[in-house]
Amino acid sequence: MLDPKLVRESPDLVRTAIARKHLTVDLEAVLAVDTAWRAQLQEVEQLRATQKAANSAMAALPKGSPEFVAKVQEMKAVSAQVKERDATLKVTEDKFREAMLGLPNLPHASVPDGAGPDDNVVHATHGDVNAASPHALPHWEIPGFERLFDFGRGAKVTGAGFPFYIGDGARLVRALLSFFLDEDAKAGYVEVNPPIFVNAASATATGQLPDKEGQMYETTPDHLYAVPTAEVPLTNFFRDEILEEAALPVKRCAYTPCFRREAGSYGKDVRGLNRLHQFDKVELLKWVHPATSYDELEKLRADAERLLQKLELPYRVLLMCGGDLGFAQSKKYDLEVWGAGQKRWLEVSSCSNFEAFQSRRAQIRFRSRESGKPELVHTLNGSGLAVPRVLAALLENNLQADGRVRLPAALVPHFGKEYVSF
RNA sequence: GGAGAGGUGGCAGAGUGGUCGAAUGCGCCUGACUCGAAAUCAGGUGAGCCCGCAAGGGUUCCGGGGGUUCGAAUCCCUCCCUCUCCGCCA
Repeated sequence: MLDPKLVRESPDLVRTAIARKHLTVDLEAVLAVDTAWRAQLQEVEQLRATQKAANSAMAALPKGSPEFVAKVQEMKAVSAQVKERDATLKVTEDKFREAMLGLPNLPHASVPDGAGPDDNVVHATHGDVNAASPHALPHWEIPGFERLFDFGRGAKVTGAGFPFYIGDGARLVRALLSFFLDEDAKAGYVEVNPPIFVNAASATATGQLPDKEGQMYETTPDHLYAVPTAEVPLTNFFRDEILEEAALPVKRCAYTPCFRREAGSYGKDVRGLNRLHQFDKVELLKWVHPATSYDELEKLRADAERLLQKLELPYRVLLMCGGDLGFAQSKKYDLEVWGAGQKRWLEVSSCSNFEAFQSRRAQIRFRSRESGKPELVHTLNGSGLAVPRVLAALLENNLQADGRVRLPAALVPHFGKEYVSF
């Protein structure tokens, strides 16, 4: 959510931001609701002031006295009026909130212009894509793939997109998670093991609700939501709290399975491990002082990149353009790993600065040393990393002539051996 | 899952229909005292929103929501959570 004062006082800024994100929002309607809301609020508050004054006066009067009785009669009318106007106000307030929630976050000045994915800027490329294994295959075509990653039985037991990981497949998942968490801990992120179901209030604070409920799995009869990412429980950890400035930046990481219903499917994008309804991911989260959030974004990106470097995987960093930025982000980098078999870039991390967009909605603040007053923190998050696509890239890029997969040195201690056999 | 108790400011803890954003204590901040500190004394010390250039004014918030009433922290309904005991259980 944006600062209502900013919208009110600098609507042109917001208009420009909406245009840069290539979204269409009726800002005039938002401003009109705002004006109406404030007028109604003032009216109700004035009536309440009348009530309170009468209250104090009545407290000093003898209960049964004629003055008292007269006052009661008089205030009955005011009371009825308050009730009526307050009901109207609440309706307007809901509209106002809804309108505010419909406004996207402002892109940062350093975000390039562009309409969509084709306009993203390649910020950096690491590793040699052309030096890929001559034996590379799309991972789902590797002989014996289904023995380690059983999609058929997963579909029988649960549904498409819920594979079983078996033997070295399961062991690889565990090794990657262990590697990620250990590395993230070294970078100063405190490991958290959060709940993987969240309530509606939490899903609302991070923006999954009210618009995207179709993308989450919901439980009955308790109406909890299976987390689409650890970002949701992690960000909500400090919801409605005021942190000490000295505690910032707070850095945490969490592994959770992630559950996504993903309404549409996109042909070859969904083959093999590329796109699943359930997958494993380690998420990095930071709560930072507003003055430092863009430095912190660069550090966050570096922390995620280091993981790919240690895994010796070729990857590139995309700086997302305005049109591909996403609703809530001010600035975002995507990390894409090279799948030598598919000959495609696979997104494995998305590192974003949300500025105060999430923290305003979630009311996460810190007490400013300077002013002594609470201020909103900036929140950042990024994957560190998503397992299945990293796994896919490892399998494809490191496939040997003998059909085995050789693992990078960094992973060997976690996996316990150097080769994966199918 | 069953029975009981309870949710009040940073913490502890009063308040059971009116002048209560809320006593008191602790904590914290400022000042006095001191070479400095402790102790002591005095004062201050919640968050949000609206109006206002500001000074300031108004209003909301006592777990959430709804109701009764001229008026609710206080009465009623409902949901959530915590604690104690019992049951079940990885």
